[in-house]
Amino acid sequence: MPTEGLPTSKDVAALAGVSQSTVSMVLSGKWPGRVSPSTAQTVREAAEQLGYQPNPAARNLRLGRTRTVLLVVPTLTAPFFAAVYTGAARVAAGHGFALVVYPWPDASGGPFAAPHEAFDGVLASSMAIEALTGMRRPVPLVMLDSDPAGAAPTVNFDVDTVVGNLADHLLGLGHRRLGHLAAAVEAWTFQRRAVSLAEAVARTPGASLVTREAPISIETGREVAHELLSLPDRPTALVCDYDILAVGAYKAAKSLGLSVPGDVSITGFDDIPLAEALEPELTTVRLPAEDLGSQAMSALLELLQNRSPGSPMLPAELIVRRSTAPPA
Amino acid sequence: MPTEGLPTSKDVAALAGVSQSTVSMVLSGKWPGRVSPSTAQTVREAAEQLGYQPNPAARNLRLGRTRTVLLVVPTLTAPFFAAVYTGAARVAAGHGFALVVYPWPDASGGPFAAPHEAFDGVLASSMAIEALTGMRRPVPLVMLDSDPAGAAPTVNFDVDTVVGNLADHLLGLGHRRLGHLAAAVEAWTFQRRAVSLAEAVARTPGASLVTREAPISIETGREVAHELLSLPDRPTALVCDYDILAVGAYKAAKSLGLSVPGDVSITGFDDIPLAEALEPELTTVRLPAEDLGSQAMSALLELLQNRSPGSPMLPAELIVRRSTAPPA
DNA sequence: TAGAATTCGTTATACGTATCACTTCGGGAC
DNA sequence: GTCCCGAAGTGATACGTATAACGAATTCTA
Repeated sequence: MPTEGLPTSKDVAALAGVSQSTVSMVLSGKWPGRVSPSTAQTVREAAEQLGYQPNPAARNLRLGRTRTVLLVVPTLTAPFFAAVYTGAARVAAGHGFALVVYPWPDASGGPFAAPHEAFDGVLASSMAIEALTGMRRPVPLVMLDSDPAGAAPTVNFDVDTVVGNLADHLLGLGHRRLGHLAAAVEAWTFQRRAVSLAEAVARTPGASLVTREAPISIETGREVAHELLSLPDRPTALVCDYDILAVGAYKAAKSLGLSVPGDVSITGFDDIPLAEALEPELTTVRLPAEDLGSQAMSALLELLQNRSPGSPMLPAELIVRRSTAPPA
Repeated sequence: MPTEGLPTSKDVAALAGVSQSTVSMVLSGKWPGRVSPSTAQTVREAAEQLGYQPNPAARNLRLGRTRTVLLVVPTLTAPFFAAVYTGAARVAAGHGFALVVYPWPDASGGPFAAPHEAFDGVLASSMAIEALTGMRRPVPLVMLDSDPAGAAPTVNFDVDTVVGNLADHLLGLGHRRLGHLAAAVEAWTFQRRAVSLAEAVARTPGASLVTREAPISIETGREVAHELLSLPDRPTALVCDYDILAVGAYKAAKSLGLSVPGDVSITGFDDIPLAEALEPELTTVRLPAEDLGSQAMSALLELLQNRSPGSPMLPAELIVRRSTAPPA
C-alpha cells in the first residue's frame, strides 16, 4: 500500500519543532510572509530530510478539487489525439493542472470503467461521447469536435469551409464523379463532412457522389475503395475521411492497375506524417489538432471558474499535394 | 468545483432515516447480512434518488489506496503503446483497478509534472525512465522492456533470440554487409538489439556491420538510410529499429534507384499495421506488446500484495515477408 | 507611555468515508 | 425465568490536509 509508513506533515512538524499548520503554511507557498524566514527554512529542511510529499488524497478531500483533468479519447493510435493531448497538456501545465488520458472505447472492448479518482473536469472526443453516460457525477465538460447544438461547450473545426474547399478543388480540376469513403462513426463531425461534400456536389451541374462507409483501417479502406473503383461508372476521385483509408485506396488502385492521380485522384483527412511519405504524396486536410486541444483546455478552465466559454471554431487547411490531378 | 453541493453519504442517511455508517455498509457491499434486506433496500433507493456517488478523494484517504494505476509512456503515437495499454487495462479491469495513461516525455516538451492524484502503482516504459526521478514518493513500480539488472521488476522481450534469428535470416540469405539504423534512444532494449546484432555478425566470417543512430521519424529514416546506401561499400541489408524508419529506408532506396529487395533488403521492428501495407511487405519483428502490458500489470498486482513478482521474458517473433531476399 | 496594530505562531475544525466498538432487542436453550 | 447469543443498527474515530479563529509577543503611533 502506497500510504503505509510515509511521512506526514505531522512528522515534519515534530522534526522541525513547530505545529502541523505551520508546515502546511510554509510548504503550500500561499502565505507569503506569514511565517518567519528562519522557521520556514527549518521546516523546509525537515521536509527535505524526511522526503515529505503531501498526500494527494487528503489534499483533494480538503480542497474539493484535484487540479487534474481527464482526456477521453477513442483510441491511442491516432496521431491526431496525441496532438490534441499535447495542446491541452501545455495549457493545463501553465495553470498548474495535470492531464491524464483515458482511452475509451478501446481495443480491450471492456465496459466503461471510470477511474476511481476524482477529476475537476473532462475533455471528451465526440467519438467517445458514450463514455459520458457512464460518468458518475456531473462534471465540467468540454467536447471536442462535436455537435455544437449539444449541451456541453464544444470546440470545433470549420468543417463546412474546408470540405467546401476540398470539393471545389476536385470539381475545379474537372472531376464529376466523386466517391466518398466515409468514416463508419456516429459523430457529428463526420456527418457534417458528408453533408458539406454532398452540398458542394449538388451545387455543380452534372456532378454526382457515391458514398460508402468504411471502418478505420488500411484493409477496409482497400476493400471499400476496390468496390467503388469497380463500379460500372467508376468515380475519378475518392475522398477519404482518414488518411489511413487513403492508404488502402492507394493499394486498391494499384491492384486494379489504376494510377494515382492519372486514373483516380485520392484525398485524405488528418495529414498524418505518412501522408507526405506516400507515393505520390497525399492531398489531404490538415486539422489543427494541437489547437483543438489547447482551446478546449482553455474553455474548460473558463468553465471551472464558472464563466461560460465560447464555442470556438478552428480553421482547417487544405493541403494540396500530388495525389490529385485532372481526370483522364 | 466538482464537489460543491453534491450529495454525501450523510444526505443519503438522512433521507433513508438511518445512520451514515449504515449507508456505507450497504453500499460498499462488503458486509453481507450485516444489514437487514429491507433497510438495505431503503438505503439503495435513497442513494438512487439523490444520485449519490461516493467521493473518491475521501474514500482514497480513508482506504490509503486508489485502485488506480498510472501507465507512463514516451509517446501516444506508437501503436505499440496502445497495445501495451490494452493488455494492461484488461488485467487491471479484472481486478477492479483503473488504468490511466500519462505521456512523458511528450511532444509538449514540458518538464515532468506528476499528476496530482495518488496512484497505487506505476507501469513505466524504459523510454520514460527519467520520469521516475520526478516521482514524488516511492511507489510500486514495474518497468517495461528495461534493464533486467535495474532495481525494479521488469517485463522484457527476449531480444537476444529474436535479433539472433533476424541476423541468421539475413546472413543465411547471403548478406555480408549489414547496416543498422539504430534508435537514438538511451534504453536498454535498444542497446541490447545493437549488441545482439553485432554478436551475430561477429560470429560470421566475412560479415561486417555499420551502424548509424536515427531519431524516430520517416524523414530521419530516409536521411540515414540514404547515407548508408551511398557508402562506397554499400550494405546489402538494412536493419531498422522501427518500422517507421524502414518506411524512410524504402524512400531512400527508391530515390537512389535501388529496388527492394533486389538491391537492398530491409527489415523493421514492431510490425505496425502499415508494415503489411508497404510495397513490398516489410519483414519485421513482432513484439507481443499486449502481452507485455498484461504481464506487467499482473506483476504490479503481485507487488501490491507484497509478493515479489518474477521478471518474465516474452518471446518475440520474426515475421518474414517480401522485403528480404538474397543479395544480387 | 498607553493603546493599537503587526508579526508569528498554535489550536481547533472540517472535508467524506470506512470500520471498530458498542448498544439494543428478541429468541432460544436449559 | 435467567443467561447467552446473534441480528441489526448507532456513535465515534481516524485517515492527512488546509485554513479560520485565536493569542502572545513585539513594534508602531501619537
